[in-house]
Amino acid sequence: MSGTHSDVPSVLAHELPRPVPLDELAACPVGEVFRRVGDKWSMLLMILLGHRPYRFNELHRAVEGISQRMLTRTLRGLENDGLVRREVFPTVPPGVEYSLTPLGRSLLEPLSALADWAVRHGSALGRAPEPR
Amino acid sequence: MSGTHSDVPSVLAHELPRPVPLDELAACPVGEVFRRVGDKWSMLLMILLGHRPYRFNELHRAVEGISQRMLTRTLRGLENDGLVRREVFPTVPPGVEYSLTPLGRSLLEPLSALADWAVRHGSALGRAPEPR
DNA sequence: CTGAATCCTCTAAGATACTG
DNA sequence: CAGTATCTTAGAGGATTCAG
Repeated sequence: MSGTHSDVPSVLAHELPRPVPLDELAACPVGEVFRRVGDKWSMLLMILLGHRPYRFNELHRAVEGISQRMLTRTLRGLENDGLVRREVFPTVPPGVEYSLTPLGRSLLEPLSALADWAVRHGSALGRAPEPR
Repeated sequence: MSGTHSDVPSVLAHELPRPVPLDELAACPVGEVFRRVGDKWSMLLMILLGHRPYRFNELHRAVEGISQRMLTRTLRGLENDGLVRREVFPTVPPGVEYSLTPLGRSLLEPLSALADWAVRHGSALGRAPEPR
């Protein structure tokens, strides 16, 4: 990474005058983020957890539509990414509380910019892509 | 950014105190945007097209790793979403030029916020999720 | 209550090969 | 050059069942 810090924000401002050897683009950090939280449920859970900590079944009921399997897998993924923290309370019955890490909370901010855009221009995206 | 302090700005700041009937969450605009451009190639192409118009094979070479099929499908999707414009020049041989619509360009901005975050905190996401 | 383990389905995506 | 048409595979995601 060359430290060419133009005042225009971030990677998108780089000049890409020629065919890019993928070294630049595949390493595109936006892509990485999308790969992590771009799945069906991740950011949904993150938005929920952005408000307050939730317990497992609490999340299960809140999202209602997610399977237990995917809830577990998604939470594990977010935990491995350092976005979500998992805290176990050895009570009876056992309780597990999920919350956002500072990193996760920080991700919520740029995500809100995206949400903001979606609210304003989202209607233009309304039509689904034609099947087949 | 209407960044007040402890609260998350914009849409994400909605109160979600109770089990959400999915009417709220499924309609989550962030989710919709992710569904559209959250796939493997969309934002990659959008970033490229953010710099200049490209022709089909030009894109094919630039991304190098994408199949013709996916390039076509992704471009069609972006076109249907109103993010990319397709212009045909009836020359010999035929030339087709792809470029970003104003809507597409506007999406690039919040995307840059995300890229910005990724550049700063992306390293924390470095470790891949465990392979099963 | 919080998961893990199985099984199954459906779609995204790659590889070719063929056309206007 | 700019696609379309098939075929095939890998993985995401759901339903269900079992366990600590």
